[in-house]
Amino acid sequence: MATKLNLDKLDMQIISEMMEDAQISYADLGKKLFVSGGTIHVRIKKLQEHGIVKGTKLNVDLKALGYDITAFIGVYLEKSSLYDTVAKDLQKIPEIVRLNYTTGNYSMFIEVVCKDINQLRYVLHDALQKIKGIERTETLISLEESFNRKVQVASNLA
Amino acid sequence: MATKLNLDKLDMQIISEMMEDAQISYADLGKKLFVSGGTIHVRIKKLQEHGIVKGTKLNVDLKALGYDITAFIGVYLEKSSLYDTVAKDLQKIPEIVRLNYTTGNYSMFIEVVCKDINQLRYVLHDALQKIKGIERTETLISLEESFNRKVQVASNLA
DNA sequence: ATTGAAAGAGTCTCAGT
DNA sequence: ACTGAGACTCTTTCAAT
Repeated sequence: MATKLNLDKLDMQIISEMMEDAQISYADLGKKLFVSGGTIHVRIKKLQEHGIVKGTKLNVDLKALGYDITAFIGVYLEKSSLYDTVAKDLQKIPEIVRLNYTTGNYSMFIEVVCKDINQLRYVLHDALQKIKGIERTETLISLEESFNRKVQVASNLA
Repeated sequence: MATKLNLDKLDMQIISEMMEDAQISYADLGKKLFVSGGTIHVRIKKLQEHGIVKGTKLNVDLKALGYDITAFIGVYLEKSSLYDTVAKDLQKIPEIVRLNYTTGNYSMFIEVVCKDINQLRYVLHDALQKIKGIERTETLISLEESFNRKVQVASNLA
């Protein structure tokens, strides 16, 4: 997959543009970056072959779908050696969308997306309580997401 | 944008499939869901018109691009009324990809993506220190991302 | 609302530079 | 490595159901 690869300015510009909008046609993107559509095509193919570009995902308005609540939960483990088994159990809870193993205050840090407070309460009081090895948890409910943007990769010139 | 809309099982299935892979052709997706490509097209158009589907984004392997470090930073504000001005200042720091206003331990919670520890140190010791109104911060460095998946919307049948 | 077919647009390949 | 044109595939529209 990941042979080492030199990415030039054009590669980075393509990635940067398509991280925002992956539907733009090669011809249009070529115009924007002053090359032909064929060149865009070759570059994207190269990026895909090297595993840098892994595909495209639909950008969905979760609030419009009724998923109003995002919460972050810091997890304290009884022993840090329990990480792997607890991680497996957490993965079974569908409301948990992300799990990170972290340094600092918590042993692990999870993100939860729910339709309402009842569903969040269920996750916190039922689903998580059933998992062995969790000492306690600390919940941060997001009242507002001020921004959520892509990594700014465009500053790289090579 | 968001007239109230009834989404049926087919709509949810389309969303669910395309959240994973937005490149699938309407014909192929139609086969998978036992309808014609034309029907897929009509549904997606409806979802776009109602703002539920907002477009597609490139799925990029950030590690392959050299962005190895994800960190979460809990921010304590001197006064919670400072939220808006601090939020504006944080948005100017390109390494910060996400900002949430939260209940619980911290006033605000941010996610940072960096290429190396030096860049993270710069964000923590220089960029953040310059911002007025932040009392202190607490950093969680992600050692491993166990999973990061989409919201599981497919259980909805209507 | 869904379908199938025709028209239009985009992707992909390749020979030439 | 980039280009432009031809072949191919996908999207989009639309008349019929």
